[in-house]
Amino acid sequence: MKFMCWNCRGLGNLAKIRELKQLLVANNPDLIFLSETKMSANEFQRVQNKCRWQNGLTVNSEGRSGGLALMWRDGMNVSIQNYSKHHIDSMVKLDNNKTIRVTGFYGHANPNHRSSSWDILRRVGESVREEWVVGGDFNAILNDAEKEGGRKRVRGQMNEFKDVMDDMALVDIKPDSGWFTWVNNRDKGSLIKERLDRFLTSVSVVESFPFIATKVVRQTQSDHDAIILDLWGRKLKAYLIDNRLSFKFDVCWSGDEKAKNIVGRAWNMEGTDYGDKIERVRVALGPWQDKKYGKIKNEIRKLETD
DNA sequence: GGGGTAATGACAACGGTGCG
DNA sequence: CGCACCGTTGTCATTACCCC
Repeated sequence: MKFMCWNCRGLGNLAKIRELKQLLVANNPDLIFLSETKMSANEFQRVQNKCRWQNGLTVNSEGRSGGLALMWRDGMNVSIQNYSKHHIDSMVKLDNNKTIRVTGFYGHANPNHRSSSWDILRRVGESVREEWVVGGDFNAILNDAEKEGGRKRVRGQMNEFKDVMDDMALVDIKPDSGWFTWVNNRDKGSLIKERLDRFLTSVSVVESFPFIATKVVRQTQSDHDAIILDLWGRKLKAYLIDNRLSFKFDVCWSGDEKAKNIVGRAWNMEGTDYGDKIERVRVALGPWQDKKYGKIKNEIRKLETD
């Protein structure tokens, strides 16, 4: 399952919608949480039509401030649990019939009101019994390493964030690529970068999904980058996992002159990428070994019955 | 209590956004 | 384009806190 979050800062102009569509096509998420849509549910319907993503729940903006949306692709089994101006909470049924809690979160931009959005997160957390993934724009950082340039963040606010994570037993999933997710786009002297968007999960998620991966996806139309979480991000491709499809070298082949030639030819073709070379050997050797040794089990059985 | 530092709140300036 | 609106930033004055 892939879960994407993006603080888009308005989806009223065409360039933004185009970027959203691109985001959906290029990253293929199952769910996407948008914050600061700056529009009503009615207006957002137009965005959904343009993207051809009709499933979802929208929270109206207040004037031109805020506005949330959680959308999911056709075929996903998603049920909304609860929502507010600062979060959308949902239950997602995975293919293996397992249910996980997926919450999109948008921390209050005004530091004076931020604790009220932490309260929302706490309230959701108290009702969570299953594995839990929270993603979005938290408008908060955990330490000084998550901010570059400008003034240092107040320690009290960072501690507040840490306390919520501790109380809810949430862990921060570090991205595999990218770090800062927000940039103020000013000149060099006053350029500020911060890591405001992230995914938090309950500890059990990390245990149940050892291949979990997140990354930052660069955007040009918003000062926030998008982030994406993939529960199976680091898992190898299916053909390398499925025993029926996997390719293993058998030592007895090395005594065969033909095999030696096949390997030599495939390996010495142009290109220096070892992944490619190994793949070429697999493709070349596969049919040969199947022809020569594929029926060996049948032959053994035949000889045994004779 | 004194002296220094850190945090807080109010404020204006600025730039981005949607809309007509 | 201008307008209304919103969020961000740094400044400044005030308050809270800590160590001695």
